[in-house]
Amino acid sequence: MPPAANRPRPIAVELNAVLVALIDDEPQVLTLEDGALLPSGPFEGDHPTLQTGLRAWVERQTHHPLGYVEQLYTFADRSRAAATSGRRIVSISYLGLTRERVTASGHEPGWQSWYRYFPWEDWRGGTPAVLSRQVMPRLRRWIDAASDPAARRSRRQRMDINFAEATWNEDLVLQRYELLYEAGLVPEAGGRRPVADPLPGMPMHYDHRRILATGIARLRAKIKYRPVVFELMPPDFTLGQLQLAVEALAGRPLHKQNFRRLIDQQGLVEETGAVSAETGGRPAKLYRFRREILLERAVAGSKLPLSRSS
Amino acid sequence: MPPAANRPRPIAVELNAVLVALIDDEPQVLTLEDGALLPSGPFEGDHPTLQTGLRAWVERQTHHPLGYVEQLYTFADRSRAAATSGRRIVSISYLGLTRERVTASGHEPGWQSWYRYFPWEDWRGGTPAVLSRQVMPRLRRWIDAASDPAARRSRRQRMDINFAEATWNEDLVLQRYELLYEAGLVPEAGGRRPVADPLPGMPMHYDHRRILATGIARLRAKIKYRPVVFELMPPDFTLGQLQLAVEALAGRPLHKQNFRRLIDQQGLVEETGAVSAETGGRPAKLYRFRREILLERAVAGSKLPLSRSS
DNA sequence: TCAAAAGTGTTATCCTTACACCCATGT
DNA sequence: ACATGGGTGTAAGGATAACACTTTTGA
Repeated sequence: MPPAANRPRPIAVELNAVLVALIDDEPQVLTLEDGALLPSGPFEGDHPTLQTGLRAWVERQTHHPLGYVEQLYTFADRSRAAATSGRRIVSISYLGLTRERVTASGHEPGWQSWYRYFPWEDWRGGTPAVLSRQVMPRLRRWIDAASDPAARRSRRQRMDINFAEATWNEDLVLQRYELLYEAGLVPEAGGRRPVADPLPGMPMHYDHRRILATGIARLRAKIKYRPVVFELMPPDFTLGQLQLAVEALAGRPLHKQNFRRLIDQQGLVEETGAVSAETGGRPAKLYRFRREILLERAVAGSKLPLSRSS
Repeated sequence: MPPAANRPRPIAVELNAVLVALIDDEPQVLTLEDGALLPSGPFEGDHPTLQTGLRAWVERQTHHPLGYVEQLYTFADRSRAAATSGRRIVSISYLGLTRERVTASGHEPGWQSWYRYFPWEDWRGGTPAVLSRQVMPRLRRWIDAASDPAARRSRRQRMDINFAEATWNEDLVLQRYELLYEAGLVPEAGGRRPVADPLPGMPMHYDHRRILATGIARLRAKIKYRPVVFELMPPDFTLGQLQLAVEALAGRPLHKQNFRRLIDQQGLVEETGAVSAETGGRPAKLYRFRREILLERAVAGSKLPLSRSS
């Protein structure tokens, strides 16, 4: 039917932003209310597109230029309505990347490492302790608590796919969070009454931690085939710094030699000519991103060379 | 700020669906108004989630069970508002897959091959004539029409990335449509006054052809790493039929032997034991999709083995 | 007997992973 | 001198793309 025929009824629309920056080689997100909320606000109907509305609004709130922007997902679950006095809300969430490489000692208030919310996602120092000590045992208990053998088998398989060490896939951030939610192991799963003894990992209000998980998952998948890491880097950088950045996002260590080879084989960067004599050891060549690559190829990203354990 | 503090203002929300079925080995989408519109309607606020709302509404409209469903994108461009008497509209679009393998001679009214809208996307019979005869020459003229050399170079590079025969990437459906739109070669680009001598390929009202392009692009990308083709197949099928289905979606021919190998190496299907004696030639074994695979592996799709030209 | 589609086996090539090693600087 | 990170070369393994060929049916 043509849209003019049955006119949609009014519903409130809000925007949410997962705003990411690399600060001190740590992936950080901009939060409010002591880390319990993502920045969010009403969609102003007077912008030509959603993107420009989002952009204007974020830049007004944060005073930072916003680099890459991408839509994440639109939620309209009834649970949100309940939490906000009954009015139905459609919330459109965005991922935004910004350059905010502050090396100052104290973090700016509002920026939080995303691993505070998902400690089991950080494999840069090997298997995270919280995973083997807490997550896995609790999941196993959840499996055993299933009513019938079929349900138990299904739960076990889902755990294996998403959490097995041997086949860990860093892109499954959202699926893992949703599984933990379903298993009742995160505080947000409780609704009114609190969850008894929840897992480590800071909760957020409403469904904001789910939105954050969506953003992280999307970004982790994206860096593999599009050169978005560079939106988070300073203009000049060493290959070592670039590797640290990718490792921070992907949450796992990379194989140094192969990482370097992949980067320059793909022609993603070019030498500036200068060198940086910073952290101990031999001075490193400085590179910059070759923006032309965006016009040269349809796909080009920082493939992730594996690295066994640490 | 907490959502409760600055309450969003009401805006109309509508749903759009790109509903895909394989009919006579042709990828078809459900349309209204003689193919000029995608099915769309208001978002009913009384469903627990957007997905269930969409599902209920599509099944009511089409009387077909809806298989796989996935959100595509949320648009809220002002251009839409103008087209619908000034009220701001947020439109949330979905991709839906349904099983509708009608081998009847005449097509059901409402189902249209998606290549009617994007004839340059069908490479199953080699390079499409419309591409070399019409699209490329017109794009070249558009390049030459650029004001300065820099703009010309930029246009040329975008054409090369998206349309070059040698490096044709079937996933770039949306980018290609947007480039043609920008170049003023499709009727929708005109606004009030009609575009002079537009390219072949049926236009749609509003931004529905863009939404369709988004859906096709998403589906083409998805079949490579998730086994969604099977949502479009009958319960039992031959490997030949499966290949035809994938070719129809991807819009290009595949290498037979390698396709077969990939499918069973991945354990996506199992023999039913029966054979089908249909189209001339040796009878083919029948297979069915192994649903268990969804629980066994995080990624599993029908990789696309290339095939040089025809 | 031949066309047409099903189905099997093998090879060349490229990309990923891994390992071994040298280089340049500060302490 | 040695610790630290930068930087290079090369070999093993696996996956993809391509080729050649056999099998089983209907006309």
